[in-house]
Amino acid sequence: MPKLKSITADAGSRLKTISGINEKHNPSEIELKWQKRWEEAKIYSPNLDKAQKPFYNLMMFPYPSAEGMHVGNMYAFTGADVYGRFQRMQGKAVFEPIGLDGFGIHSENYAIKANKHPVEQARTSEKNFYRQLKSIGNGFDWTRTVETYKPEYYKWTQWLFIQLFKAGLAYRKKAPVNFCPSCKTVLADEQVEDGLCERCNSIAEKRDLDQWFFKITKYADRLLAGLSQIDWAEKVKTAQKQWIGKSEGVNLRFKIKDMDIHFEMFDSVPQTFMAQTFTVIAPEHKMVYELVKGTEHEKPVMEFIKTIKKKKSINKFDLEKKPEGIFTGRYLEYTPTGKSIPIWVASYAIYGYGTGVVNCSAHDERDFIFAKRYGISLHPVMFPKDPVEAKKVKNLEYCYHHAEDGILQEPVEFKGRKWEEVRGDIVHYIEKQGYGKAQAQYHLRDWLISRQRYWGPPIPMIYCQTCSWQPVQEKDLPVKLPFIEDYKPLGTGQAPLASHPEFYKTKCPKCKGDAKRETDVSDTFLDSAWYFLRYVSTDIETMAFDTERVKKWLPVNMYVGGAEHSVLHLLYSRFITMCLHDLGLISFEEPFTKFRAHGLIVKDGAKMSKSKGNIVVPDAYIKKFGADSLRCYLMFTGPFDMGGNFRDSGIEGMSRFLKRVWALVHRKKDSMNNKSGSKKSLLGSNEALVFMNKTIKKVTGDIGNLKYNTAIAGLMEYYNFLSSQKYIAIEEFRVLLKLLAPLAPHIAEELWEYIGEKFSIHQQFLPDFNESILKASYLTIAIQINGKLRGVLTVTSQFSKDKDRVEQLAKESDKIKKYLKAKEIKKIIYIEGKVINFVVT
RNA sequence: GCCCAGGUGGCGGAAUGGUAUACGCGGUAGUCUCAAAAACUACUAGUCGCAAGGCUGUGUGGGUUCGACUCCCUCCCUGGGCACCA
Repeated sequence: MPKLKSITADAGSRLKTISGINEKHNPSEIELKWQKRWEEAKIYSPNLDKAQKPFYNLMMFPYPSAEGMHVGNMYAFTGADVYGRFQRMQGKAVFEPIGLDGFGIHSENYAIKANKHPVEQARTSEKNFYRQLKSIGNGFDWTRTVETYKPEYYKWTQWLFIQLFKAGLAYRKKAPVNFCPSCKTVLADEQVEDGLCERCNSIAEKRDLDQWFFKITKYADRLLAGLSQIDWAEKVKTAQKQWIGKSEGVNLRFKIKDMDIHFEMFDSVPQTFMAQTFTVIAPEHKMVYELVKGTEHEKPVMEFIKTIKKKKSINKFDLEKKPEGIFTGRYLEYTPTGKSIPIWVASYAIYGYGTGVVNCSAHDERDFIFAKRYGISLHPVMFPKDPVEAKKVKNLEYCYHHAEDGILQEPVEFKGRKWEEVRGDIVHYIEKQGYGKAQAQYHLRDWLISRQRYWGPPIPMIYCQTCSWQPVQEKDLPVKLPFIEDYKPLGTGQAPLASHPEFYKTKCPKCKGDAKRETDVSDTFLDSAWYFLRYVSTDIETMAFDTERVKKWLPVNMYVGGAEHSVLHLLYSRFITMCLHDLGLISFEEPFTKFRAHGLIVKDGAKMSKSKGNIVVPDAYIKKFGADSLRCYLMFTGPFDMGGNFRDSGIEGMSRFLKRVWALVHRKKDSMNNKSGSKKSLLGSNEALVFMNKTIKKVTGDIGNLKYNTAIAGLMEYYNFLSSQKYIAIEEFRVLLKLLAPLAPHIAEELWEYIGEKFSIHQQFLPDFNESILKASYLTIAIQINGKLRGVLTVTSQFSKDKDRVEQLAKESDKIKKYLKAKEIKKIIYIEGKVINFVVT
C-alpha cells in the first residue's frame, strides 16, 4: 500500500495528486488500464476442462450489420454481464462468451445498401463491433469468440444440416411459401409478420416453390411439454405455446356421394357434430379438381379458385371480411345425421391447417355467416337455458357458440347435457360409432430453411439424376462460399450461386457421375441455433463441439436476450438441441435452463429506429462519461425486463454519483482504520453496522433478481449515509466497492486497489449480511387512527414485541391523545414492528 | 376477437396488504467565486393556511378489509404476442 499524504476532510475541492493517483476520476484512463489488465490476467477466461462450479452466462450475440452497436445492444449485454459478475463473486467459474451472428439477410442487405461486398463489410463490422464490445467493460472471454460467417464455424452448420438430413428431419417439398420480393428470397413462417417481411416490411407473396424444410412439427409436442421444465420469462413461454398452437379435437371421416373418395376433417369442437349441414374445402386443396372434373361445375369452380389464389398471392386476402365460396356439386354422406350435405369451396378454409376440409355448422361464427350469405341450411343442436334466447338461436337470429352452459339437444344420448362437460364423452362416442378419431392439430409449420441468397452457408447437398439428393461427404466440408462479384439476389427463385457453374458442377458422392450442388444457402437462424455449443469448443477442429465440455458447461445456466426472438431463435434452438439429443450427441433436450428477456431502451419515449434517426451509439458517451457511468445509467432507467428511456441528463447524474464515490473514498481514506486495526475496530458505529447489513441484503437480493435499478438506488442510499459519517471503517468501503463491482467494474477495481486490496475485486466473494444485526436494530412503527397515519414511534425491536407497551406509548403521544379524546376505542390492531391502528367511533 | 404485460409527482421510477412518491433527473433558493461552471447545502405531489396543522391524491367506477398502488369485479387507455386455426 502506497504511503499517503494526509489531507484534510474537505479536500474534495482541492485536486491533488496522491502517490501518483490523480484524485479526479478519469474514466477513460482507468477503464482502458483495467480492461487490459483483466485480459492479461485472464480473469474472465475459465479453464473449460478443469473449472469447478461452472456457470455458463450467455447473451444473444448480435448481428454486426449496421452502423455499429447501439445502446439497446449495450443495455442487454450489460444487464447480462452484471448477472455474470454477480455469479462470479459468488464463487462460480463464469464463462461469458461473445461472438457475431454475421451471416444472413440482415448483414447482406446492409452490405448492399452500403455498396460493399458482404465479405468486406463483415471484416469492417467485426472490427468495429469487437472494439465497441471491448469498451463496455463486460467480462467476456475474448479467447473464444465465434463468427458464423467463418468457414471453421459454418463447416459445422453444414455438418448439422447433414445430420438432420440423415435422420430424415430435412426434406424437400414443393409448397406455397412466403416470398419477399424485395429481399428476393423465401422466408420462414416465423419471419413474416402480418404478411410483411420482418426484415424489410415488404408484402410477402405466396409462391409455389421447391424448398428444403426441417421437420420441426415432429417435435411439436415435445417443444410444448418442455416449456414446463424450464425457467423462462413467462411471456416467451406463452408466445411459444401460442405459436405451436396445439388444438385438440377429432378427425372425422366420411365418404363422398357417388365417388370412391373419403374426406377427413378436423373439428376442435366435437360437441356440436350433429349440427353439421355443409362442408367447405380450401381452394388450394388438390381434391377440389377431382370433385368437379368433367361436371358442369368444373369451369366456374376452377375460375373461382384462380381468383382466390390471386388474392391470396398478394396476401391482401385477410383484408377481405366477407367469406367467398362456390358449390362443387358434390355431397358428403354424413352418417351421424344420415344426410347428404353439400360441399363448397370457401375462401376461409386454410389448406395448411388440419386436413384443409372443414365440417360446418350453425355453431361457428364463420360458417354461420357463410351459410347465411349463400343460403345454405343450418341446424342448431345446442341452446341457451333461457327459452327466449333459445328461440332466437332456433330461428338462427345469431350464432350460438362456445357457450359453457349451452344445453345439447342432439344426439339423443346427450340430450339435456351441458356443452362444457360433455366434450370427453362425445369424443368417446364419436370414436365408438366409427365416425372419427381423437386428434390434435398444430399451428406450427415445418421450418423452411433454404434461402435464395448469397450470404449464408451453402446447403451441403448434391443433386444427381440417378441417385437423387445426396449429402456432401463430411470429409469434404466445408462447402466453401466462393467470393463472387455478382452476389446480389436475383429474384428469379434462384440463388446467385446458380449462375456459377464452377461452384455447382460436381460429382455425385454416391455414383461419381455428373451432379449439381444445391445453390441455395441456409437460413441465418440455423447459424444461431447451435452457436452456444460451439463457444466451448472453438479450439477444436475435428468436431462441431466437444462432448465432454458440453457435458460440463451446458445447458446454459442463464440466457439473456430480446423477446423478439420468442418464436424464432429461441424455438429453433430448442428444436436443434432436441434433434442433437435424439442423435445421441448430447444428453439434454433443453439448451437454456433459465432465460430472461430484457426490455427495450427507447429514446425520449420513442422507439429507436434508423428511419427516425434517433439511434444512440454508446461510443461518445463512453468516451465522455466512461463505460461505468453508462452501464449504471442504463441499468438505473428501470427494471431490466421492462427497459427504459434514454436521456442525456440521466447519464450525467450517474456520472456524478460515481464521481462522488470516487471523491468519498479519496477524501475519507485518511479517517479509515487500516487493516492492522486500531482500537476503533474494523467496523463503524452500530447504526453504520445496521445500515451496511441492510444494504448488503438489499443490493445482493436485487442483483440476483435482475432488479438493477433498485440495487443502484440502494447503493446510492448507502453512499449518502457514508458521506454523512465522520468516520468510515475500512470494511464499509470494502462492502461498498464489492457491491458496486458488478455494475461499475472499472471504478470498483481502481478504488479497490487504492484502498490497498489485492487484485482483483472481481475475484472476491460478495459480502454476507447478518440477519441478527438487522433484527436488533431500531424500528419505526406507524400510528394510525381509523387507518389514517397520525404519527410514528421509534422503538427497539425488543420493545416492538410487546404489544401493550407499544400501545401505551402510542396513546401517550400528544398528537394521538388529541385524536383519542372523547372517542371510544373499539379495536386496536397491532402488526408487530410495522403499524398500530386505533379504530375509534 | 383471444392471451400476456403495464397505467403512480414536471420526468425515469420505488413500494405486491401496513408511514405512497425511495433513488435519480429536472426545478427553486443559498454557499463558494470578480464572474461563470463545477461542487456543496436546503426545499420540491396538489390544495387550504401566517403557522400549527388539515383535506385530496397511485387510469375509471364499484367491492372486500381496521387498513388497498397492492386483492376481487366493471370499464377506459398504452405496449407486446396470437388470429378466417374449423
